[in-house]
Order: sequence, then C-alpha cells, then structure tokens
Amino acid sequence: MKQSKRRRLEAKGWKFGSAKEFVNLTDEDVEYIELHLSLATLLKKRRQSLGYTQTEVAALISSSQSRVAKMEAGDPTVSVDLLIRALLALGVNRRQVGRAMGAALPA
Amino acid sequence: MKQSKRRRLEAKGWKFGSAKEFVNLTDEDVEYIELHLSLATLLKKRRQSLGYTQTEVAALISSSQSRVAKMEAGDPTVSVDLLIRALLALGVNRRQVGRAMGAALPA
DNA sequence: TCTCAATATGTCAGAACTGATATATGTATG
DNA sequence: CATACATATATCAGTTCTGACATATTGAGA
Repeated sequence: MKQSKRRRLEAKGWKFGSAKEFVNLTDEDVEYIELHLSLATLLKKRRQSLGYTQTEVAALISSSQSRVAKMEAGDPTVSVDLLIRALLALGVNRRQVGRAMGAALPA
Repeated sequence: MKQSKRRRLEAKGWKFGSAKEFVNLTDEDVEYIELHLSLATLLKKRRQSLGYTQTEVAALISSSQSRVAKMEAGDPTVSVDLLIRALLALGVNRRQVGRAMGAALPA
C-alpha cells in the first residue's frame, strides 16, 4: 500500500499496533478505515444536501454536535454503528449505506 | 411493516423502547436490524464455505467461540463493527460487505 | 476589525460492547 | 449408551464508545 495513503489515514488519528516510529497497518485495517471514512464522507454530504447543521442532526439522533463533528471527521473513536445509525436517521437506506461503504475515497 | 417480520426480529432478542405489551420499532430501527442480520448471515456462510469452525474464526480475529456464535446468531450485543472486522478477516472486501448489507434477508 | 453562527477539539463519567469462561445443547460415530 | 467435537447460551470484569460539556477555531457579514 501507498505511503501517501498511510499518511492520509494516520493524520485522522488512526493508530494501530506499536506506534514505534512507524505504524504497521494490515490490509484489513486499511480496508476498515477506508470503509469508515467512506461513511463519514457520505454523512457530511447528506447532511449538507439536506441543509442541516451538525446541531440539528445531533438532535435528530439524540447525540451532540461535538460527536457529529467527530463522525464527519472520521474520528477513530466513532463506531461504524453510530455512523450507520446517523445515516439511517437522515433517510439513507441500507442499500445506499452499503453502496457507500464500497465506494472509493475522495483524494 | 409486517407482523411476521417484527416477530422474526424480536425472536433474536432485539428490543426497542418501551417493551410494554408491544414493541414499537421505527423503520430506521428495522433497517438497522436487518442490516445487522444480513452481515451475520454472510459471516456464517463465509465461514462455512471456508470450512472453518467457530473456534478457528475466533482465533483469527482474537475473539472467542462464544462471541462468534453470537455474531452469527444476530445477537443484539454484537456490534456492526465487530461483524465487519470479522468479515474482513475472512477475506471479504469492503465492497462485498457493502453489497451484503443491502441484500434481502433469507426468509 | 468585531460578532455570531457553525464547526472542531479535548475531556470524562456512565453506558455499551468485548473476550473469557463455564456450561448446555446438539449431532455424529463407535 | 458414551465419547468427542461443534455450536449455543449465560455471566461478568475490563475495555471501548457515548453524550454532554467546555472551549477553541473557522468563516461570513457588517
């Protein structure tokens, strides 16, 4: 896997295994992170296309603005479960969620 | 939504809101549960097609046989994150995971 | 520049999830 | 039937995730 891709992911705060000098991501790890980021990206796009603020979305899903911000930022402390629940709350169906999961990441 | 579908889901142990007399699932809740069960089904099929036991899969993903059993059974205490990580560990890529998420449930 | 709404970042107690363990229930084979 | 292996179910302490809160940063208008 590409160095550039690693750095892009690490910048979000993702860290695996021994963070000694250099992170060692397996292909599965990368697959998981990219999937996570794909959902984060969709959430942000969906919210914006609906014209909602993060605060409004937070209310919709009984969460908080700060957590919605973290969701959209691809923060590692946010679970895929939460991302999916947020998307469903914004009217995305599971087929669309699945589609997004497999989509290529924006550069 | 159909009564039969509700009962099928409730049987797995899924409960929402006030369990007073009758469960009240929103469409989003159902969408989430079905997505969850779709992944559980894929995991079981994938494991079986690879000829692994639950114990072997557990070792692969640093988990336990009992948790793998719960994963495959669609137990509500299993997160979608864990299901996805298990699938990735069995060589399913994120596109395939996404595809499965949107698939119709077996009757 | 100042203001203000939106978004981002850091922290933490409580809630949810996890692996481990024990044990029960299959389900074959001898 | 017993033994053996696979799977299911229950429980629980330790870990992770969560909403809430505080605060910082950004961006657009006046």
